[in-house]
Amino acid sequence: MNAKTEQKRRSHSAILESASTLLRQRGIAGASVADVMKAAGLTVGGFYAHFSSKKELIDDALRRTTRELRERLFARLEQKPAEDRAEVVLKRYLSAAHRDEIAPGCPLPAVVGEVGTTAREHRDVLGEQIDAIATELAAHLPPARLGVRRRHLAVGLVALMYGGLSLARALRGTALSDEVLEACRALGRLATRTETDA
Amino acid sequence: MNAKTEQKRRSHSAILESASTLLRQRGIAGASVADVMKAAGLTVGGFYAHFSSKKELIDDALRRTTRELRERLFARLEQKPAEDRAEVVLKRYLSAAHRDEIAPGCPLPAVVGEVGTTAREHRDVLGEQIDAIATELAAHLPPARLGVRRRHLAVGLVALMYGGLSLARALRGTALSDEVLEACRALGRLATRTETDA
DNA sequence: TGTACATCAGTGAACGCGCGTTCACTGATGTAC
DNA sequence: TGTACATCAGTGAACGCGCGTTCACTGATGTAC
Repeated sequence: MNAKTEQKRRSHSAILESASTLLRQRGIAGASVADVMKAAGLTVGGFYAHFSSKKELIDDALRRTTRELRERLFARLEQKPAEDRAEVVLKRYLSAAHRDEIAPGCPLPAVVGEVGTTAREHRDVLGEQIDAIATELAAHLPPARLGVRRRHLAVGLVALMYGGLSLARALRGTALSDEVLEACRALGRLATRTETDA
Repeated sequence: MNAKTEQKRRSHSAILESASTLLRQRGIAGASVADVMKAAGLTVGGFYAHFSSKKELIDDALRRTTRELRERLFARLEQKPAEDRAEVVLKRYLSAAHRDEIAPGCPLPAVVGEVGTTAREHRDVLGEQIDAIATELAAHLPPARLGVRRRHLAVGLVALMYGGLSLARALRGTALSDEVLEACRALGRLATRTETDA
């Protein structure tokens, strides 16, 4: 691979990385092409040599950030007892640290609302990513709990985690923000603990 | 009250109503002042005779739409047995009808993400409205469930409802959208039913 | 009651700004002889 | 190895557009005599 090709590969990667950061911090509309390029150390005009449109960039950044989230969320779980794993995931996701350290964290709070309103074109990629999180979480749940199957339990917990983190981030700096995180962890525990633990 | 004053009152009300609709459909940035005025049958220039800024309009629309939501959500609950009321609220909120008929529905999916990223100035009003929903919901819950107090239960359920509806709206038209609603209803049931119902 | 003036809700064009995207150009790297 | 040309990653200005906000103006309503 010659120096020119290598340089382009590095630039592409830098653009995707700065887009991933800005997407989580400011959402889709807030991550402007000019700002993304500037944060990558480039100028706006060069963007279309790397991505065919902003939509493609955002889709790629969504895939990348969701993959990173899953790696962090489910890391080293084999060291924990099987029955504690769901609770560990909930605790990691619904933590004050995850609320405040946005850069390497979950992209969903910054994008789901926009996809539901003004950015419908990202619906399918978003759906794939949410499904991937739920599927990986399901693998750490019991087959069923009080008649609710593993898959439904996982999808419901993803909604609870996303909802709690979104509210907590929107309310950052208020007492209610901490309360939301704590309440969602408690609700998640209620839904994942087996009866005998109660 | 003379005809001029009455006319202005009607216009103010029409602006607030069209803002409430557009806010829920398109979010804060998507509800532009020009579009709101057009939907109210007026032109853009007259806006600042009614509101001091777009921020004030959005705050008022947020208060209004949340009040409407609470009225719908908690209506006629006294006709239901006390132990079923929380489940009725969950069912109303996490319904396909509420997902699809956005105009009179919950504004949170359209605004929470933006408040967390690019519209921080609405944080306090949003917090008040979320607190109001949780407080009203708490009144329909048992004092505690498996060691989780009423207030935490209510806050967690609000996060679950908001999270589920947001995801369902973002994924509208896909199978996962329906699955999310169903899974969240099931998870909510798990958290609100007393042990003996299991 | 009729006339002259004051008020003010609403109009529509303009402001400065940022958006996604395009494009002629630059200059370092790569290739051919 | 040295020179001449080709390639192409990246630059920076420009495009048409929509944003929130301002402002001189219009014309119907209200008030005073």
